[in-house]
Amino acid sequence: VMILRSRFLDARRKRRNFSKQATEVLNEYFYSHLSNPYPSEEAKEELAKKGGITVSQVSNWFGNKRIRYKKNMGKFQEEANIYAAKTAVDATNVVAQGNQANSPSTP
Amino acid sequence: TKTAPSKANLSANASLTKQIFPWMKESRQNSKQKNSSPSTETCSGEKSPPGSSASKRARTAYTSAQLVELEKEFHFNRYLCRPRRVEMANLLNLSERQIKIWFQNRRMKYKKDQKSKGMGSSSGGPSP
DNA sequence: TCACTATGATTGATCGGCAT
DNA sequence: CATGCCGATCAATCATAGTG
Repeated sequence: VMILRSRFLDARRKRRNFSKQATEVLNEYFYSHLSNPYPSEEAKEELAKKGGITVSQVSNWFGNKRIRYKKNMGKFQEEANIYAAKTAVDATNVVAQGNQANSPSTP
Repeated sequence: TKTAPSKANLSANASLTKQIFPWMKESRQNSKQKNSSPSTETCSGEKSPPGSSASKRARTAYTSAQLVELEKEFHFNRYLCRPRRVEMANLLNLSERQIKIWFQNRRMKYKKDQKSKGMGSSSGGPSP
């Protein structure tokens, strides 16, 4: 136990919270894609650019957000409603969109 | 707070609780899992990807001693050959599977580090 | 000043896909 | 058909920043 505390010199020490701008951009994407909050590599790059953070940070943010959201959805209700109103994309059926105009059943 | 299990019962959507999309569900270890059964297994004993029964995937914290050895070996070789892996496993009291996974994760980390170092102009960012 | 919570990062381990 | 590697994630945990 004490033998493992060699982590006192880890890199995760000095951490800075993200700017309001970054958090805004990330939450906007998250809640507007709540049905599938898994941004593609390209989307991550764009979010990183808009928020002024790195792609890795975007990945970390989504990873943490997803887990923490599902761990305690109730805690994010308020936040969800705030951002849900801002955007509308939310394609609960992005996949269904394709067949809707064509063959309903999946060949 | 209060270690309330609260497995989240959608309890209808009183206000506007969107929905419970599949990604929000108990994820992982759900779809399928391969299991060893045959005899001659390549890896040492450890061959039962969790999921159903025993040996839950606990985040075994490696000791600094183990990490030092692994790190040392990594600098020598970024990839391990079978024989060497077996040695490391016995030496560190870890399964071959764990050694294999550690190297895999280490390579990913290495790649990530190289990337961040590749950019950053002279006076890099995090310099107080 | 202190307990507790929010949050970014790290990392052991899993999943699906692909190559050998 | 089995095994290893990659890329993306998960999930638990660490350490610090915020808040009351």
